[in-house]
Amino acid sequence: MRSVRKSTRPWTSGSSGIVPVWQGSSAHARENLGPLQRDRLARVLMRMSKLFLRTLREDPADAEVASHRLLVRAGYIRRTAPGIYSWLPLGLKVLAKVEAIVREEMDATGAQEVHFPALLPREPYEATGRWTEYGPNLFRLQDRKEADYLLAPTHEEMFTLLVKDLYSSYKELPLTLYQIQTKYRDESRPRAGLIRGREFIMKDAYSFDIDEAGLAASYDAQRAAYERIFTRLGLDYVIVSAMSGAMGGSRSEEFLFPCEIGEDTFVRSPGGYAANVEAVHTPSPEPVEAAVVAGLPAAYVADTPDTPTIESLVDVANATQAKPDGVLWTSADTLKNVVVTLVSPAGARDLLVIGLPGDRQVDAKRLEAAVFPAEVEQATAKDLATHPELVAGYIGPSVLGPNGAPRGSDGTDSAQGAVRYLLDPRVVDGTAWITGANESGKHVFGLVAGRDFTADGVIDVAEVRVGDPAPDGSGPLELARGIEIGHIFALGQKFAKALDLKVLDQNGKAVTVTMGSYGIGVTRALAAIAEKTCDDKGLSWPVQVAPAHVHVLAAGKDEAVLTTAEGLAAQLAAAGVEVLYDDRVKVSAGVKFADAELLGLPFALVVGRGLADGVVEVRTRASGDREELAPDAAVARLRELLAAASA
RNA sequence: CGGGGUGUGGCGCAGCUUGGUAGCGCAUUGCGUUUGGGACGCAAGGGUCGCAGGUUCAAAUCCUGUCACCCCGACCA
Repeated sequence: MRSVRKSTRPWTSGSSGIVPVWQGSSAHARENLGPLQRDRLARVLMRMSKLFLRTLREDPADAEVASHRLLVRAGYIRRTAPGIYSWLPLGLKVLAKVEAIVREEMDATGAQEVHFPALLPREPYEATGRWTEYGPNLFRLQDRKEADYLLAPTHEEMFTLLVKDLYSSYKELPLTLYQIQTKYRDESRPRAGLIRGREFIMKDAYSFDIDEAGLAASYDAQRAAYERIFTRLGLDYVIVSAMSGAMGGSRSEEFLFPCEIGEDTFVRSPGGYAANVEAVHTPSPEPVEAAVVAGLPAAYVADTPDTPTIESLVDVANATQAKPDGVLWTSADTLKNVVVTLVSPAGARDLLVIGLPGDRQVDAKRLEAAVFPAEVEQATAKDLATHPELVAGYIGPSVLGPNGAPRGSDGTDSAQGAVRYLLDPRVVDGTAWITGANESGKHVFGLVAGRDFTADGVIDVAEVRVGDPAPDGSGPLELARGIEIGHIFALGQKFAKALDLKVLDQNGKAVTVTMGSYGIGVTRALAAIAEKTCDDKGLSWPVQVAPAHVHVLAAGKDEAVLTTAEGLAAQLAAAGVEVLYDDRVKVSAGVKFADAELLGLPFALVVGRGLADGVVEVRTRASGDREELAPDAAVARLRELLAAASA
């Protein structure tokens, strides 16, 4: 959000992004410093006694996942409304550092930063159809004149229009623009704290090229930048093929952080193929040889009373029909025909029947992705009534797709024709099936695909299972879950066409610009880092995004302890190390230790009882390592550890 | 949208079955004692018990309605 950026920017130079919290008993020390030193110190020393922070001893009742629980407990964020969070000083520092890394890498690709409003008028989104296409997930509102506005869920339209406003020649391309902006989506069920919110911060970038080759280059540049960004953030990622879905376009990949609590399921093969489960391409088996097909027995209809389900059908088949090879029938021998209703964006309802092996379910997500922009609904009794040839529980191919006689040819029926019929890729020509005979209580046995029936095409929407063959032929697929932290799209011309973004080419001819769009969930990535690095004691930030580098603890009330801690904190700050100094006097050592572990700065410097023996302690949060050393050696040692951790 | 659950000081919860005018822990304030692993004593502040209606002499508690939130699923760049 703008206010976030504004509040940090004056103090942001390079990647530090530190807000001043220089107050308290040592303020007088400032007076002896020059302006440059003063500024530098102000950026790197925070006092716990003055910090706006309250840590919670108990987990908040509404938080389930670790990142959510700990970010709230450690006083980094507060819930404001469902899926909407406020940022407190420490959280804001982490956010600023994550943003700074994203910004640096975007700038390094030559992308230029701009900033749009989050509150936008309806018209541009009307032009691209997204005012309606986005559905209830779009936050809509009206001004006092009852004009429609929206809180932007993403900004393709605005970037496209801005470029249209100002550019008109191929000479000015390629161009990539980006922003770091608050986005709004009215999720029906926000969850997991920052991971799925209704307000979140996203970096969105858009490339503008004259042709496909240019787009490919821009896409690759962004893809490479994403790899650098997530590496710098310390996040593992898997790049998976994705469906472009609502965004349209050709090529699309997601960056997933593999994680149990992730909401995206993806597959991996031993050979390196990776895809979102929605985008998995199921390889078709080889067609059965003609000679083999020729030898197959003719199909025949048999009575199978009371077999509305695949399970009951298999039981009856085994009881009444011998399988040619003598083995028992299984659900995989059946061809299940599932009826769904597709609703087009214009509202037209059409039935679709999907034929797939009886041991497979239709995966709703894959189906949605495959038929986009149509919506999938369960077929209602009214829908089914438009096609009386469909007998629930006994639907078979002979009345479907190209096999079904077009209805209405005699003028008595206005229906268009046979119900569209699409087959799972596993149902290749020459395979034989038990399937519905379109008559209650009857199934047909040995119906051969290609010989006895055909379909309108193939649809790859069956559930994907662990162990399914990978499309790259390298072996069985494995399934895993992940958090989507980035998504890149080769959009093509969808938005440029809708909004008429054209430039003149070398020949003075107007050509439509080709676009890409590239998003990173900034707040979601922050949560993913927390999720990955935390433990049962609290957060544990990597140096590059930690709110500060070293947590200095004064663990004792002796004058010597306080003076030494104070002095070391100041020395560290002067050496450019960002310090959080726990100078609270009435707080016991145990509380300070627990808070330090909860807050999760990468290193702690403990000044306490060891001081009597001439030592202080340096702790590494992530590993739990502790070492004792002379106070004089502490600053150098910490700088060494920081350098090693930043490398 | 379907299923489950919860609304009681800032946070976490008990009390509700069996109605009698609100309690515990943490946090906060003051004083004192403590100080290397979430201390102790004494004192103090803070709550229209989600909201509305009803039953009753009396409602956090019973009844009706309603709203909100959380979790699982569905859905979702």
